[in-house]
Amino acid sequence: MSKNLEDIARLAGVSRSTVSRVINGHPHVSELTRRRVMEVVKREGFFPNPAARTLVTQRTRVLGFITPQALPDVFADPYFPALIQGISSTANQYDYALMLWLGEGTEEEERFYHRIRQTGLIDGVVVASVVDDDPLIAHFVEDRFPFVLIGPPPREGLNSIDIDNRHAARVAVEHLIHLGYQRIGMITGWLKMPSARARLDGYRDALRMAGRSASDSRIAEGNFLEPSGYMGMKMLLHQDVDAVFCASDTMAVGAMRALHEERLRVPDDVALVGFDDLPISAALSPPLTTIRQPIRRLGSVATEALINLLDGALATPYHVLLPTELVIRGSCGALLKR
Amino acid sequence: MSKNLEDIARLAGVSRSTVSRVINGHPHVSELTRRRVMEVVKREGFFPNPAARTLVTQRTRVLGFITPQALPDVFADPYFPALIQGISSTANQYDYALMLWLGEGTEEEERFYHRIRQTGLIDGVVVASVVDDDPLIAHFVEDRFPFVLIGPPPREGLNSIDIDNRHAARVAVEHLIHLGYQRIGMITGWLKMPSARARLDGYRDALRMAGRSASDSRIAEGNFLEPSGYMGMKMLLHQDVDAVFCASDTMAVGAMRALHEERLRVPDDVALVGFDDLPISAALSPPLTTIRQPIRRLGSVATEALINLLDGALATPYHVLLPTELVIRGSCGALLKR
DNA sequence: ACTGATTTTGGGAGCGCTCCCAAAGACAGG
DNA sequence: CCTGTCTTTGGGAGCGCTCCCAAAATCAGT
Repeated sequence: MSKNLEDIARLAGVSRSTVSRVINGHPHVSELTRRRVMEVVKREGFFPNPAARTLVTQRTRVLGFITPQALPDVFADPYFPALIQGISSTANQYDYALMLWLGEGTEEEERFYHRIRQTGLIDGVVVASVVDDDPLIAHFVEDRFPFVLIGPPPREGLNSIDIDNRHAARVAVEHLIHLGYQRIGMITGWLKMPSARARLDGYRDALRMAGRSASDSRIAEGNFLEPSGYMGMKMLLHQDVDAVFCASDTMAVGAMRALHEERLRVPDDVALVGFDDLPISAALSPPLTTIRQPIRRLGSVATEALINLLDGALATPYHVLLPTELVIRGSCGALLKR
Repeated sequence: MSKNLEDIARLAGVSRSTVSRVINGHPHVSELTRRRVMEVVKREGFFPNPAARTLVTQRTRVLGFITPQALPDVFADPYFPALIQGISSTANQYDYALMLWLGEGTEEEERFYHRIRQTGLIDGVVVASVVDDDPLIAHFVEDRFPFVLIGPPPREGLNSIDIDNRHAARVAVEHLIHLGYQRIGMITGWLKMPSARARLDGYRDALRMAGRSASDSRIAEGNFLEPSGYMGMKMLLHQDVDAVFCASDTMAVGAMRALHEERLRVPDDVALVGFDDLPISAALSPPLTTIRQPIRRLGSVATEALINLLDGALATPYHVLLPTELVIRGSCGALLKR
């Protein structure tokens, strides 16, 4: 069907090897033949067969993106499209293709792992949303399979790209403290995930540094999703909070729903700060004060790091913390108090 | 590094060919040798090299998912994670891997197309969010490259999975008519996309069938995204509408924001109906009345169809319309009037 | 025991590429 | 003109698999 190297060689009046050299940009090809070959290649629309290439080079030029915990609800978060876009566009930019693996529980992980480790499907992988002791990570480490994490690394010595969750959370809570709120609660993320714990730590840091006792009674454990924000807020209302820090914007939406239902006003009765700065957050009423994290960039930087890793050009372990930003809108009350 | 067929053959005391037959489930292998070989395969954790396989079979067992118009904002819609999940889980189920290509404008399309058509990267592709005269589609058709569309097919004879956009939109608008609204407006999607036009047609159908003139002055052209919902609503307020049908929930969120800003109440001053039934829609205040479409299933069914197509087991052209459902919540006023 | 049909097994060829090595050509310098 | 060096080119081997064909083994039926 499609032409192969030999065909192109014949058409250009040279040998297979020469065509290969031209295509791969190797030296030691005279300018004349190079041009002649390139012309035929272009005219015939020739592309080297990736499978044949892979068979000999042991490289696929395909990257993977894995989310072990892409449970239906978790993955519905607009966080992921942004992340995927960052990864995809960077991969394309470097002429890599992108393969996707959405895990839906541990049983599936083992299958992923097997399909991935068999040399020849992908060269390396970007991993997001890992939980503690994810067996996938252990496997990759053991097999020395190249990977980069997005999020806090669950152990030492791994390559990771992240934001400083703890610091960002502290900034968010300090903002509430400075505004004068006295009984600040928190709705946490899914505490099996390191990022959720880091945000909780940041909340405690802020209270401690302000000389307040961080009573655990004002902490509601959530799971990053809307319903858990709703439930968490319902719970916290019994604790008489006057402000709540939510570990995700999605939960803040749920919290807002609970407050509306109780006919409580935001921020007058309860102030709210979220985390993520999703597109909808600015459109809520009131607009949500939140921590903006550069989701697309997280994906981009991770992908770039992975590609460098594959090229042996990454000093490992590699760690990057991308900056976050407190975005002040209506839900924290700062705009009213001015 | 990793073992190959020959190694396994040696360990099992048989020939390469026999191992190949066992692995591929071919007949004419005695039960005894089959068991012996399987044992060695399992013990050694052997997987056949996909590149080598592809080289001879011309099949990759990889599927592609393409969104030519994955512009940063468009793709941020929670619609896509759901779609991708449906595709991904079905692909996994049939033991296919999934490759992702997010287009960001036509310039990139050509590159995609070239990377894809070179035999050996993927076997077929699921395409979503095409615009009219998408050159990608033309290329695929010309090359007889297997693909299945999600959404309305831009021309005859293509395989597609979709919902009945026109009918669903009519149902939504008829609902508003029955509730007694007199000046029903619409905020449309991006009219370059066939689905957006179909929804507009449905809106007109409903008005016409109710004997009303569908004045175009009550139609605001949007692009499916939040800001265009906001803008659209601002515009429609000058037309004195008492109800608005939005072609996406995301735009309904924008519309709601505009109404809040004008201190108008939903549904008392202006009733609202959306389209999609995103997770957040139930959490808005008031909760959004909307058309629910089975997004995950759309992805699943398309993937299944594609796999059948690859197996030559699909009667083409193949068309499926999945059912939609009017979900009545607070924003249309139906719950108040009871 | 011998023949022929049938089941089971082994080995060669080849998929399309890269890489290595050797051959050929170009070019100085004596 | 010949030799040695350097650049450019060609062809063989081999990556790991599947598929085809032929050889070997098994099994009936005389």
